[in-house]
Amino acid sequence: MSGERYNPREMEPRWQKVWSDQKTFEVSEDDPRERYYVLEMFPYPSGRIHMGHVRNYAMGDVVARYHRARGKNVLHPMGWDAFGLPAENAAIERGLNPGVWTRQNIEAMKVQLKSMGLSLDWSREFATCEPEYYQHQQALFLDMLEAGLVTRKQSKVNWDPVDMTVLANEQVIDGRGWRSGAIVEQRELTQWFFKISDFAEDLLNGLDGLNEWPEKVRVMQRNWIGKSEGLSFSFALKGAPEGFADLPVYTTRPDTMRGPSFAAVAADHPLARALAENSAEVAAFIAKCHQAGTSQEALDTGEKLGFDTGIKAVHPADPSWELPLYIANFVLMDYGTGAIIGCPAHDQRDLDFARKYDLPVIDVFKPIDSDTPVDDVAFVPPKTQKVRYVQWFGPADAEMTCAEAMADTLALFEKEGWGRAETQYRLRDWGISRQRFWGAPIPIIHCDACGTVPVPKSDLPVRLPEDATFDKPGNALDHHPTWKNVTCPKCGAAARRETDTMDTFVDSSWYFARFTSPHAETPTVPEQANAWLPVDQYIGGIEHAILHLLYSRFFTRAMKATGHLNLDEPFKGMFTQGMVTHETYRDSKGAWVSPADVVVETTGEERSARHLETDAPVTIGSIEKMSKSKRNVVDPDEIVATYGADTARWFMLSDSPPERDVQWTAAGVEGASRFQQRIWRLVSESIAILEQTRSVSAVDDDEEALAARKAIHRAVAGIADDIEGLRFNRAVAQIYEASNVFVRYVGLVSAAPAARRSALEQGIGWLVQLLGPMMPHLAETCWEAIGGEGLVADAAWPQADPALLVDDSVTLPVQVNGKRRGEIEVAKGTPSSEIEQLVLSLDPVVRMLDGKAPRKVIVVPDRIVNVVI
RNA sequence: GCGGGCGUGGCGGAACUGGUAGACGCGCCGGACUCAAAAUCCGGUUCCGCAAGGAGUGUCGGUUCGAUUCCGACCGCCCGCACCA
Repeated sequence: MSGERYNPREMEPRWQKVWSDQKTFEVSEDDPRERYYVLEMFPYPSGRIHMGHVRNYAMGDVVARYHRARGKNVLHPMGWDAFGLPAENAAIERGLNPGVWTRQNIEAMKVQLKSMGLSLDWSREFATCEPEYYQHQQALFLDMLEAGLVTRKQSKVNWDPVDMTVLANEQVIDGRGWRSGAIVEQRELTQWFFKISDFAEDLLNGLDGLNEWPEKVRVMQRNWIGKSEGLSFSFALKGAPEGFADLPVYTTRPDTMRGPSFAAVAADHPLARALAENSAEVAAFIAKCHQAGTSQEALDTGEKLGFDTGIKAVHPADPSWELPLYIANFVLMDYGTGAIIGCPAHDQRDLDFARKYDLPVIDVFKPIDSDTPVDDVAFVPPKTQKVRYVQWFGPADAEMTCAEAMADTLALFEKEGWGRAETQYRLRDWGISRQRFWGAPIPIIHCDACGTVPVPKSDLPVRLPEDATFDKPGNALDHHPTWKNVTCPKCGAAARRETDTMDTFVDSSWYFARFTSPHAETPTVPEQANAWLPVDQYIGGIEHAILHLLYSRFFTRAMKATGHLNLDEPFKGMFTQGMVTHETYRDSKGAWVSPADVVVETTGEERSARHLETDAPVTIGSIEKMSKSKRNVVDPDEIVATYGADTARWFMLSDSPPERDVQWTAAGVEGASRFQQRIWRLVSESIAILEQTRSVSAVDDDEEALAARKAIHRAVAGIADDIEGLRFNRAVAQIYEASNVFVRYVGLVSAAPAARRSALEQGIGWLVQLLGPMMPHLAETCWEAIGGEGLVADAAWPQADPALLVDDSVTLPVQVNGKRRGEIEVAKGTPSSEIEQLVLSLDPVVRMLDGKAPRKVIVVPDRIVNVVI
């Protein structure tokens, strides 16, 4: 065996079969050990895995295998986020049924995932597009409806008039549908909503407890929820149309209420619409706002447009004070009440507007040490900075912070009944209706007599029809000849099914809970969900920082409210991994060239590239995220076929910190592959020596043996630490370090086997175990070769001896004036006075002292010595 | 504009609470083995300098016996949000 190269192509499938046959990674609920739940974001079944998946799942697998070795009962499941547009587009383009297309893709990707050797419990696999899954989602919808967490209301949507469907915001590019290219219209549609905004405060507060989440993600969620506190009041309007006697307004700056010079409403405001009915001029202005309002250019230049309605708004605190009321393009209907009070001196937008329309600018407060009035830049100091109030409701020239003045003014307004304190959130309710076929049907029936009637739970699932056709644009459910015709469950009259399906984000908002009882007759089995959840470590891409994670946090609360589980936060630990990048290449015509067709050569410090087949020179471009459009993708299948899964996994974990982008390079993979062979040689050589020296009776470690033993004990402790902190690149470095020690040490054992073979035996065994989470196939092969008991996947993590983690002597660097000039080796705990003596007789120190006495000698015990001259 | 993060060799990156800057890997250089190549092994590799020595973690300044680490200003890059009242 020694001398043979390790052959991953042969060994990897072999171990995958062993794990599968022995059900090594299948989880039992009866297992009394501590539970640990590792989850990577499940993939959309596009048909092929990419390097991003490899990186994501390699990380999750290290965590899962490590915690197994630590004696935990580890749940590590996998499934498919299987509803969504691409399946429907495939149906339209190629005439394939979305279900057929999706299931084919799942099968193909499963083969690929299995070739990675992940420690997954495949018995828990499910796909969200199967009725076995979505029937429970429909049940959850009905429970949430009953609990008052679902509403139906009108809302504005992006409507693609060619595809005849609603588009998500990110599917609208430059005002056009991403697929059809048609100009997107704003339409009012009646849609189903989850009342996520009911939980705004709770979702915000919950973030504080998520201390194992990236700060970045928490900040993004906080901003998204967008809490603000302010004053809500109404203007009495003079000269307004019927029904608009009062105009509700919200402001976060009550302290500026003595400084307004105008009021304004959004172009979409009901008042503006009412005015437009009788005025072509107003209607034209509103149209102009709509047209320009969405274009990027208008936002960038920020030109403020207003239309004076002639209506007067009466100041709530002073009936004699009347402000002109404008319709303004920069006022948003979606935020607050769609109406503002404009205080130019302390808001840049209001100031721009005021200058343009020649409105007064009243300074409410000024800097403490200046009397200069506001000119072209609004004065907006931090709320905690003291300023001098000159024009407000409190005493003149009061020096205080804006925060204080806001609180005082708010209290005054409440006392006088002019307005009241109000908290607002940017977070809107979650509209889940999609005019799409390939999603979970919303279990509702529309009856002319009874209105919207929930489908009785006993009638679930509401299945998607198998025989839908996709030859016309729009929703295939709506076009289906019979599917939507039903009788009303309440009155028995002819009725219609809801043909909208649920946003696919709903599917992924509770899958982590379903994994805890994937085959149950109910959405969850609460005891199991409560026992497994929250997910101890969740790993996925930063692109889901807001929507998916926020929706999942909401769903967890909603499922608690409806009795499906009992916890608030679904993910205890969250980790967002970086992307996989690659150099880009172009040929002389500027066309992108795939890395597979490029040979890169290095001569000295120059790197050049040419085409593999044509030999034509190729330009090396910038490093970009792997993408089809730039052709800089590397196919995991090819890598696994050439180098094996372990090499791909190892490379994805080494080099770059996991949260940062990693650059895929041919040289890097080669290096990883060489290391794999190096370990195999080390283990083979060690086995040969251990066999030869079997009969030698052991004595205590000599110096070499002790050093080797210390190295492996340190590695065991250090790597455990690094894996727990998700610092995989450092764990990798420590494995390199330990293996380097043993590559050298194995050559020394023959010289003194009695004193050295024991440390080799332990070291090699442990090294193989340390490798287990990262290169599991190689580790199993080595484990078998050294005669390890059972599978390394089942072996307990080695116990490092604390006594071997510390040295009894220590090398102290010696500095002179903070610069290192030499070092001394002393026993641990040597008294400072003794060290001082040693240091002062040290050559470089003597030389630099030049006969003079040092000013000071600083001895930090067991760390460093600094001589100050 | 607001918020978050980051600047360390030729490259990716280490350095725990201030204590030997450059671990580990890649690349490169030299050597061994070989008819030759691949593979492998050994040595070197922050910069300047033959050397002694000096400089050095984006720039400038501060605190300290001692700063990649702490503080202040500036420069550069990345990410997120954005007319949010």
